Amino acid sequence: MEKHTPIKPTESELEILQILWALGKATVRQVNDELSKTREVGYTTTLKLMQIMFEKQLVSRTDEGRYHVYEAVVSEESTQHLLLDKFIDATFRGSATKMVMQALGNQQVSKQELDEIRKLLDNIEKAQ
Amino acid sequence: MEKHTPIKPTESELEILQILWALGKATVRQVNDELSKTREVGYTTTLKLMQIMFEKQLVSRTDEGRYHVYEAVVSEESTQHLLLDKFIDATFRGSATKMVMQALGNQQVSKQELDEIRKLLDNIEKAQ
DNA sequence: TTTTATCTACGAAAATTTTCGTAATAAAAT
DNA sequence: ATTTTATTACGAAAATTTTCGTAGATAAAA
Repeated sequence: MEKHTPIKPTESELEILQILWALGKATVRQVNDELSKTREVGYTTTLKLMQIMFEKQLVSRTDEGRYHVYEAVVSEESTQHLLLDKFIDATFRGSATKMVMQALGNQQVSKQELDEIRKLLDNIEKAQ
Repeated sequence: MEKHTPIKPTESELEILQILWALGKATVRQVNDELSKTREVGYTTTLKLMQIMFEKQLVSRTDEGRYHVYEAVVSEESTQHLLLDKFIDATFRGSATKMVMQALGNQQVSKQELDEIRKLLDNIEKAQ
């Protein structure tokens, strides 16, 4: 049995994963159209990236007639988890709390969101 | 007057900044010794990186006899802020709350830290 | 004084990531 | 049937980041 340590996607790969997570399934054309909304990018560039992601098993694909339909293999949650852990280590020397405090201080957070977070804090405290 | 958009340090540069933030001031030798605690790295590699960082104005340095003493120019807080914003955008599509919830769920957080965060939430709510 | 060790500068190799051009193929349009 | 369009595969160029070797200078040690 092979055990794969999860692969950290590059920045460009993450962009594509975001689109696949949002769309569920998509062709290279669709992904490229989405990417093109925010920046200039050639079709074959996107194609190549998605081929690489296929080799790395970040995405799967099925033959749909002449073209391929891609889908993310890695989940949004597990990828966020992986990247978040690395980010906290690299940028906040491992302190999730420090990062949380900065994030809440920097960004605009609604009362509703604040309450959600409070509820989570209560649950964490109860559980420990 | 020139206005510089803050530069995003690379991963290796961030490692070095962390050491400089911790030590205040340091020679290449000291930084390299710290880096060597966690991984194999040649002296001239560290030297070159710090020279590049000097060019980029991420660090300053003073002649101290024969060698240079380096110091971070960018602050820990502003760098964390910069990287955090980019990270939230790239990984959580801009939702700080989503990221905070994941971070708190994933990591071990003490009761004391939970209370600190609660206090912050209260302050944010009062202010808005 | 001579040798050894340590430091900087610098160029370039190596590794990684991103971009793109070209060719082959097949479908769609004329 | 022929032409145009859209797709994949693939190699390689370009860009970025990391690593390291070598040379030259200066201090420290022998």
